[in-house]
Amino acid sequence: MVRYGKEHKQATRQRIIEAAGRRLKSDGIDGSGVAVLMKDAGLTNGAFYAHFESKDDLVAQAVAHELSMQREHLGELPPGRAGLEHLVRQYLSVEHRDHPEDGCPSAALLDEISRGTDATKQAYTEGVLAFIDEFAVRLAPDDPQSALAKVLSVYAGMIGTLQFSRALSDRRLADEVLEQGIRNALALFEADVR
Amino acid sequence: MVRYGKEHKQATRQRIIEAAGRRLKSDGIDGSGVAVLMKDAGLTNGAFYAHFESKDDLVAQAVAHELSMQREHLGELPPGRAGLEHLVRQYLSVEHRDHPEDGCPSAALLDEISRGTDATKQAYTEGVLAFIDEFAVRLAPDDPQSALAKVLSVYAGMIGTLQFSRALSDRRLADEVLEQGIRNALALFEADVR
DNA sequence: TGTACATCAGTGAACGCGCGTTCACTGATGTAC
DNA sequence: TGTACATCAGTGAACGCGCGTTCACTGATGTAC
Repeated sequence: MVRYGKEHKQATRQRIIEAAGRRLKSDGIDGSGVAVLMKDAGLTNGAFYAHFESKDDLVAQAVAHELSMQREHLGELPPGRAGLEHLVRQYLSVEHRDHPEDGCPSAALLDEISRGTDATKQAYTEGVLAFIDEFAVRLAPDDPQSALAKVLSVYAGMIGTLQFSRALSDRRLADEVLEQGIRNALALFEADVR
Repeated sequence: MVRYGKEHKQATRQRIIEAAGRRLKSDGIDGSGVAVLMKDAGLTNGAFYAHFESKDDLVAQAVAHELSMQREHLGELPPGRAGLEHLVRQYLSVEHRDHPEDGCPSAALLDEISRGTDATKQAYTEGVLAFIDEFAVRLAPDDPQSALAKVLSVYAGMIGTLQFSRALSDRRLADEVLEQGIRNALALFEADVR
């Protein structure tokens, strides 16, 4: 009686969410229409509402998924201080700046998220906290809780640095901002601020 | 023969730009329609194209104007280190977070600007550099040039911190991010990173 | 084994709406005489 | 001093277009017999 198996529709839904993640990061939330999002997933616009309640619904799902991907990336890092430095250098790299579609959803979408629906903001908050928690555990396995506030704020700073570098039309200056940003982030992690 | 005097149209244009600055910061670039922007200035949509080439044109002008306002604000600060701390505390305040329409255009619009037209990005780059230059002169009157890179990157970090605080749906956490952000920014200014 | 059928993921045209932009017109203005 | 006029900032209706969303339909599927 069930012809496709429940995993088929689930897989399609997942495909839409993943494709949407890239498109949203590259063109923005308002800049990405439902028809384009569906075409990216190899479908037509009509099928959209069999999978999601609304565009806002998809946006919230995509934000959540993007953040869980960010979190999984943490697992690939070497442990301890070396991993930290690697992450900072990767985050504030020219590569990351020039390819928002492959990168951090915070840097690509943060001010659109603040103006978004409550559901999107909540998905963002939960996702980013899970990411930050994981980060804190990796940075300070002995006392992750006390590292949390610092990790949160340094991450916020890195988001701004990447965005800022993306917005500058002077490339040399944009590169310099990234380099100084790396030094700042590492210095903040080293220092016992407060 | 000239009935209104050239200052009349100029004043109207300025009024549109100023009203647009607030609206754009509050609703975003894509979120602010021409009709609304004109209504904010007490006009109807039809008059728009007597003042600007396009919506993109106005956006670039408004971004430039917003940044020059930011720059003028610097003049009101007490000189030296006290002024610096005042600025940081004001920038990363709950007040600023909760009223984007009165605040910094970078924090409100940065990732829409990165996706914007070249004219907008260039207006942003020029405006922000003028602001940062002024800031560096005030911070290190003896050697502003060497302070520039640091000021740039710390400013970028503060932008991210404010945006991040705006996007979090957990208010206590959002407040904590601001507080830690103030400590980070001040520590970075104190320290001789590099 | 072959065929009729119920299911439902996906199609694609259509909906009303608001967007950025255009344009024929209005009406308040200061000037000319 | 009063009136006819040229100017032009601003009006508001209309344009085509793409948006998010809806819906009648299609057609591939595995099942029942």
